[in-house]
Amino acid sequence: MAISSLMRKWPGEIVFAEGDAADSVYEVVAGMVRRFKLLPDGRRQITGFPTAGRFLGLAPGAVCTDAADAVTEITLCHYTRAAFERLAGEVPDFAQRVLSVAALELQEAQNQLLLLGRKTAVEKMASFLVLLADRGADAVDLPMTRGDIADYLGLTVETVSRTLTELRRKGLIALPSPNRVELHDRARLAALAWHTAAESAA
Amino acid sequence: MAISSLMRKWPGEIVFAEGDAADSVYEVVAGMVRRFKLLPDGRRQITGFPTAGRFLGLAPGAVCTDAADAVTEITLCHYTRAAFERLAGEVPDFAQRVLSVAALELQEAQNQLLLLGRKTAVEKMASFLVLLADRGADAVDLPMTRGDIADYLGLTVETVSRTLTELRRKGLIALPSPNRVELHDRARLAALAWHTAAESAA
DNA sequence: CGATATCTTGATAAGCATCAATGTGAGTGG
DNA sequence: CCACTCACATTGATGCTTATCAAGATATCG
Repeated sequence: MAISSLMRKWPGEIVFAEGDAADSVYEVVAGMVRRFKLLPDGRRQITGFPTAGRFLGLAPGAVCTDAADAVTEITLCHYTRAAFERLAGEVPDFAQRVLSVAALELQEAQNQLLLLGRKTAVEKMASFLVLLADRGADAVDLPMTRGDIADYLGLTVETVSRTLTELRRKGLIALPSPNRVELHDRARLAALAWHTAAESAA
Repeated sequence: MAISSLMRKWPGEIVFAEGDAADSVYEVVAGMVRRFKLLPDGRRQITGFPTAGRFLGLAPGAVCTDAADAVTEITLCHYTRAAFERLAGEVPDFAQRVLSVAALELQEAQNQLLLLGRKTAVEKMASFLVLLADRGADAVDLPMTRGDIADYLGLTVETVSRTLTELRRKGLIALPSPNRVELHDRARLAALAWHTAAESAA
């Protein structure tokens, strides 16, 4: 039997849901995934948009404590939990890579805690754009909806929209289409993401 | 040369600061640590209160991206990064334990993201108390200050204080001293932590 | 027992959510 | 090919939750 198998999923398709048996581990091969947690009344917090190289389903318990679905078309490498743990136990290099990805995710999670707990709407938005741009060039794709961005940054759709408009009016970005952002002033954007002062004139 | 060495620190003593060389890994042996990140203007987000069994300094880069100091008197087991990585590479059981602690911390971080991004002040406070109580009995110690709690929950000192008062007036808790909380109605507290509806009458 | 940090309580204000309407683009069927 | 539809995005008006500012109460420690 093969150790792992590839699978493909379409936008919106579910990978796993909260409460599912945690008997699988996935590695993202291509595309963007949306991971989230829900409250009983429907409030949602998106915990990340993992892309190639990230693992899903490392959770230590017997059930998944969050959910994952596809933002774009995605390709996943699927392991049974048993196979994954055997691999990690027998191949130190693999174990090391998993640990190093996990440590990286922990660090990113801490950055996100700072963002959610202590940053303003503008700072959140600027941080998000700078983060996405690190993954690429001066023009960034937003494959997710405004609602997704809101649920990632702890805001509402309306505030996300207003904040993007504000950044556009200040000349920091352009929005050729709702799903594409051009960063026109990376430095000021980065400053907004970490500072609070400066900026005021339009 | 020994693989690791024990060290002790007093309340307020720093373990490492943001920007320090990331050449050490610590395991908490006893006491409570405070981990946090800062913004340039002084805003602080506490990312956790690790206790016995947790690791500090797993960050993948060359420098620490957060800071840690002692809440209570603490005992730490110190490894050089090199020794730690050798250990993880050569002893699968150790590597597995590290990975499993890391996965647990990731899961806790996701819960905290949900808390910071989507919960109200009362829900945050109730979640915090229920979380602490899981580590112990029906009476819980709060070795940290109100300011620490505020910076952990993304609130202000005043809101933390008011929210505790509100929970006390509703009969859910008692505060025999500022650093001690008795949970009088675990069920309603847990309900508050996850739901939003219910509750209204005092 | 007095000094000082911490905590609590009160009054006001700001930032963001909510409610409501309009605008825009992609896909569909006539 | 074009009108229709529906999801998504933007903009505006208002209100609520929580921050901020300010004062007083309590606890801790030398």
